[in-house]
Amino acid sequence: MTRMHYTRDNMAGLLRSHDINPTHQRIEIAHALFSRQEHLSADQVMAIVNTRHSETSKATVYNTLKLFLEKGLVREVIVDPSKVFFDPNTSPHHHLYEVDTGKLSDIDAEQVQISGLPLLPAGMVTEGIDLIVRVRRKA
Amino acid sequence: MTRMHYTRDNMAGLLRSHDINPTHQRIEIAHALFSRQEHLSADQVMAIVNTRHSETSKATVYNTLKLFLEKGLVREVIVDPSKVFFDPNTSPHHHLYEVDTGKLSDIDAEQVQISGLPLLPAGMVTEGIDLIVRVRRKA
DNA sequence: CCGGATATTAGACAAAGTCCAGATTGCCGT
DNA sequence: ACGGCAATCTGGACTTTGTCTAATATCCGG
Repeated sequence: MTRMHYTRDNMAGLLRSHDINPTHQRIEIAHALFSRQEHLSADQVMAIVNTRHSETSKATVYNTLKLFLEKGLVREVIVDPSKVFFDPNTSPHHHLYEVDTGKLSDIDAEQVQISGLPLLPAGMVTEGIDLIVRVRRKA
Repeated sequence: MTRMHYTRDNMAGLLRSHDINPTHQRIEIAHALFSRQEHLSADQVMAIVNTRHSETSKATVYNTLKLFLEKGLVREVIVDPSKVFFDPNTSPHHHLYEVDTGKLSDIDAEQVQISGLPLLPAGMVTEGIDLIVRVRRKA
């Protein structure tokens, strides 16, 4: 698979393919996430999208990120109690979290095996399995 | 192992054994957590401790929970972006989280095997591995 | 009983996120 | 082009979780 280049033009198609009406603001927000391929908080997205001059309101950023989440375009990563991160990588993977710095990186799920999980309570389905390795700089 | 009965009197010893000066408020907060053996948020602890009449301030509840955390008396569980849960069970275990209801339960770590985790970056130590199974009622 | 260290408190504050009512935009049929 | 409708965006007020601070209370050794 060739390295995808995430231009603003590509974003419109990506959004459409996820059943999202590609508006100007949505394209900018998607571009912020996908061109960086990083975990960003809502605040960070806000900052990126409004670097030049204020273009997108806080409400829109939050609404849009929630919409992306529902449509399966991004994933939510909950590692820091103070803010949620949004992850443009939706393929199965885990996370490594450096608690001092707040740095968050991916662990490919292919090489990790998890076994022995108990059966789910009746009528329940798994929505996702999050594995977070919390690390710290050695004393 | 016989079932431990968590009375307020026992709490003083438990606190002391974790190098925590057992004050009235700390005993009440520890009792709230350990007598229930449940995952509680700071808010819930506040509510429990102040049922009869206001006895413990918000600041003290937060300070005390943080102290318990540092001293290894409780664990922090981050599953819900809106609030942190405190877990009186510090033995290694994982969590099952029902996203609709917010119900959180334990998965014994003994029966679960995780293998294939990558090596840590140099100079890093693992602080903990959190495995969260997110489940939802079937549609 | 005094003095210092340790704890607790009320309330102001901060940050993340939600909500709402009004303004904008884009699009459809005519 | 035009009126109208639905979808979207907006600023700003609001809520909630959690932090901070300066003043007060408690505890303990001498």
